[in-house]
Formats: sequence, structure tokens, C-alpha cells
Amino acid sequence: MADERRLERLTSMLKRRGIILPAFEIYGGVSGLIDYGPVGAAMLRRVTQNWLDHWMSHGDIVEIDSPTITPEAVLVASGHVGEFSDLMTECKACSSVFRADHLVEDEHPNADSLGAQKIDGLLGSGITCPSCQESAWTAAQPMNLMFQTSIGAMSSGRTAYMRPETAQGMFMLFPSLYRHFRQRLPFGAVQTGHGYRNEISPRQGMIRLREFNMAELEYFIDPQDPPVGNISKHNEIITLIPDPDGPHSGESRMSFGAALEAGIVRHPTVAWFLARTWDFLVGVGIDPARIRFRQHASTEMAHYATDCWDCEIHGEHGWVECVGIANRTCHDLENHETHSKARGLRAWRQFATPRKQVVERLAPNGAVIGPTFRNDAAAVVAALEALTELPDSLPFDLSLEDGRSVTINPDMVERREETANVSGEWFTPHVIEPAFGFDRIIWHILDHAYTEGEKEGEDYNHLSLAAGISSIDCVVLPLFDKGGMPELATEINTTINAVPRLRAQLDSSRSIGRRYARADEIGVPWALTVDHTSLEDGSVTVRRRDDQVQVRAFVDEVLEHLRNNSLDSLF
RNA sequence: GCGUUCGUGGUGUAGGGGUAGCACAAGAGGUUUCCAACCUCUUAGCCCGGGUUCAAAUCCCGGCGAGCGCACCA
Repeated sequence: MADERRLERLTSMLKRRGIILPAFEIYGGVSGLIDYGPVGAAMLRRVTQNWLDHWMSHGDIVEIDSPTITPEAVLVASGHVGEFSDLMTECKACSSVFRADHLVEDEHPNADSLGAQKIDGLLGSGITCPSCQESAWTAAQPMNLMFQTSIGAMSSGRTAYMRPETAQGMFMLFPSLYRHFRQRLPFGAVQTGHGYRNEISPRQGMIRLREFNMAELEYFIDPQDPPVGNISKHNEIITLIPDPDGPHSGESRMSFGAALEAGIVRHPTVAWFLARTWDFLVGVGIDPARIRFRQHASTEMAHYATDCWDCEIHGEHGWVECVGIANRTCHDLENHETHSKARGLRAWRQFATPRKQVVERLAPNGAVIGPTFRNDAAAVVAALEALTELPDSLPFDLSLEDGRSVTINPDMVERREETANVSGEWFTPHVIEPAFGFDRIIWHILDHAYTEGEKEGEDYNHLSLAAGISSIDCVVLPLFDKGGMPELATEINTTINAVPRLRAQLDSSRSIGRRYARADEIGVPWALTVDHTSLEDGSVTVRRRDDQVQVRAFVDEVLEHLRNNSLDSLF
């Protein structure tokens, strides 16, 4: 960093101006929990809306909303309960903390599955600390990174967790989504909201939080027919850091299309979402030069993913993962199907032309089987229908479902070849998931927008926020707080605020220069000033934040431009 | 979780066993024909708990929080 104090100055400003603040501060605060103040919350709302608009403009993506409290069974199926309950142990000599199963890996083929007592036994048999070579371990304790809670009271309560990701909500709703989209893939669902991870030690301000704003898109596809977005228009040269263990290791710079062609990005749908993620980030004001995509090595992949790209953004805390784009394949839907025994977590794949399937079967002859087996006849018929491999010769021994065996004679069955028309098949869709951490993205928006400068020998700072991301669209300033100017300014302010999604704020205290500075500091892009001329003809001056240039315009005109985000055309 | 530095108005800081100062910001008023001007007035602070002491913001212990290093980060 050019200036190590910049981070402190930025954080102070965020606190002073009500953007980001420590939560519960009057009680001492809680590490990993933050508040968005009046200015920050408006920004969060706008980034969220921007994100929703961005994905829903695709036309095949809808929004859903699920509970944050999630019953245990859901997270057992998804693998989170198992993955989160790592047994941890501490070296009594040097206080280093380790995952217990990793320490005993060499002593047991499946250490991950061991209980605490067995692990303790193995640890006691002479496992030494990798840091200090001592062998003195505390009892292994489960470290659960999910917040546990209980649904219902006392002993009748069911174990539940605060969701560690919003994604499971989309999987729960797959049957409904499939119906909504009239049984046609591909389609997607998004959800924004809070996620919870009980981090051991949250650090770096709002980079690692215990409760955070996430936004996830689950895009359901047919793995045999992956949708290919049009990335030919994306000419940007981007930075890629492919899998260090793969054939393309090292850093490379190329377009999204070239990366897909070169096989660096392995999946066409993933490539499309990488490009669209880029569009979103740049659109909300992230500096394109400080974005890069990093492919996970197979060793660091999440338990549910088979291929994963991080989108990292560079800021005061270095390169930080802000978006994860994972190919989750059929992991979640398949596991939910197994654990819940629910049907409806699959999709139908229609064959281009119906396939003729020749089926050989032994057709039962009821006239013989009935009298011969009497009460067991039905079971025999069922067993014959269930045969997948036909015997080469008759008679043969047929196993019934209850384990008994009967002899089938040639007169009991007739060998037949039947032709069936099969028009399609059921399969479990694959899922491509871009998962966004909004808090981290907002941090980097602020970081990249925070500009420290000088004006007439004094420090002068401002946020160069993208239009539509600033907490408000403009300030309305009466040049003097008298002589009819405040009244006209109030009227203009009311008019602007009456337009849905446009926000203005009145500021009439202290000198005009001070008020411009206040607005600049929180990144308000426009200032409308009411002066004496305004009282005569209704025009105002429009000041542009980024170069402080002013033009005169009429209120109706300004309003129209604010709506269309086209005020720049006046300059 | 371990080690380490630290915690004073909204923000930034000074002080360091005996009356807590300053700057900026904010509010009220005045002045001012467009970029943190000026004048008057005002609001507002020693992170929390315990101990030592006649007396604790100050010293000691614990907690909470922040930064950094180690560990952790599905």
C-alpha cells in the first residue's frame, strides 16, 4: 500500500458518516458483526437491487426467499454438518490448534469418520505436534462453524442451524421451480439474505464476518447440454490464475472466450457466469484492473464442488475472494433425494427422436404358474418381471424377493422380444453456482471509490461511487437559508423523492462549499443548488461530483435525466 | 485459540494517581451572490467489571473490542 494509514482514515470516515459501524458498540461490540448505518444501508440496498436486476434480466432466473433457520436434516444431506463438525485438538505444550483427523491420518485409513474417543486414543499413541514435536494433546472437541439452535421448546425441540449459505433454499424449492419453468431446463433461482458462520477469529474489518450478506444464484442445467452464453462480445482482457496443479498453472491474461477455448475454463456455462460476474462487478464500480479469477486447486475445493473459480478483488486487505463460481454438479439434489426420499428432484430429458428399446423378457404363463405356486404365484410373477438378466436355459432357479427360491420350468414362461418406444429419461440436473459476498464487495466498492486529494492546500476526500450505488442520487442545496430559497429547495427535494427509486436530500446548514464537501465525502454524484436565478426562472445549477463543473438546467429536465441516469449529457 | 501493541467527545489526538485539554465534525444565531471562510454561543468523552489507594482515566487483574504475527477460514 502506498499509505498504511489510508485504511484507518477510510474506516474512520465510514464510521463517522454512518456507512459501516461496529455492531452493538454501546455494549462493547461483538467481533464479526457489523451495522450498516443510514448511508451504508442505502448502498447495500442498491447493490442488492442492482444484483437482482442483473441476473433477472436473463429472463430464465427468478427470485425466491427462504428461512435462515434450517433443520439439521437438510444440512446433514448437504454435507455441512459432517464437514463443519471437525474435531479439533490443541497441543498443551505450544498451544497450536489442529484438526484431529488430519493428525492421525497415517494411523487410520478413514480418520474423518472416527469418534472423539478413538481419536483421543490414537493421539495418545505418540502422535507428535508438527510445531513443537511434543506429544501432549487436549481431548478432541468438535468445532462447529454453524450456529446451532433449536426449533420448538425443551425436549421436543428439533436441532437446527442458522444457514451457512442461502443455496439450500433453492434446492429445497427445486420441484416448485421446475414446475414454474414448465419442466424445461435450464433455469435459475436467486436469493439474497444473511448467512451465518461462527468464525473462530474474524479479522480484517468486514472481510470475515459471522453474519453476512450473501447472494447466490443456482443455475440448473442438463449436463449433457450445457447452455453456452454469448461471450463473444466480452473483449476485455482479464487475469486468470488457473489450477496450480493443472496444465495451465501460472498467471495468464486473455479474454473469457480465449480462456474457454484454451480449456483453462473447463465448462462453457461457468465461462458465461465468469463473464457476467465481471459485468456486475464493474457495473457497481469495482476497478476492472483489480479483479482476477483464480481457479481452486483440487485440494482446496469445497466438499460439494468439482470445479471452482474465485473472483478476487484487490484492496487494502490484498486479494480477497468476493465471488465463488462453482460447478456443484448434481451433489446437492442427489443427496437431498437420498436423504429425504423425495421424488421430484430430477428433470426429464426428452430424446430428440424416441429410442426403440428391444427388451427381452420371460412372459409368465398364468395358467401354469397359478395352479403350481398358488399363494406364491404373485411373488413369482413379480420376480420374473424384475429379472434384468435372463437365464440362458430352462429350467432355472428364480430367487423371490423374500429370499426363497423356486424352479421355473419351460412350460411356465414364454421367451419374448418386445420393442418399446422410450421418449426420454429422468436425470439429476447439474448446478452452476455463483455465490457473492456483498459485504466484501461493498468494502471494495468503497475502497476503490475512496479518493484522497487536495483542494486549495487542504485535504479533500471523496467517494467516486458509480451512479445508482450512492446512498442518494443528489443533494438539494439552497444557496442561502433565506429569501425563498429554502422553500423552493424543499419543493424540488419533495418532487424528486416522489419518484420511485430516486432519492434526494436537503442540506441547508453552513456554507455552500462545506455542503458540497459533505456530499462528496459520501459519494453523492449530483448537487442541485437553488440560487437567486432559481427564484426568477425555476432553473437550478447542477454540479457534477467528479470534476465539480456546474451547468444550469430546469428542474423538469434534471428530473428526466436523473431518471434515465443521463445527467452527464448536460455537460 | 496463543503471542503482541492498543482502547480518552461523532472522528483524530494530548495528558498519565488529585479541576480531562485541543483540532475537526455537528447544532443555534450572525455574516456571506457557489466550493471545508469568519464571528458568537452550544452539545459531546476517559470500553466494561473487579482490586490497590484518602483518591484510579492513569497502577494491577479479568472481560470485551481493534490492529499485527501464528493457527483456523468447509
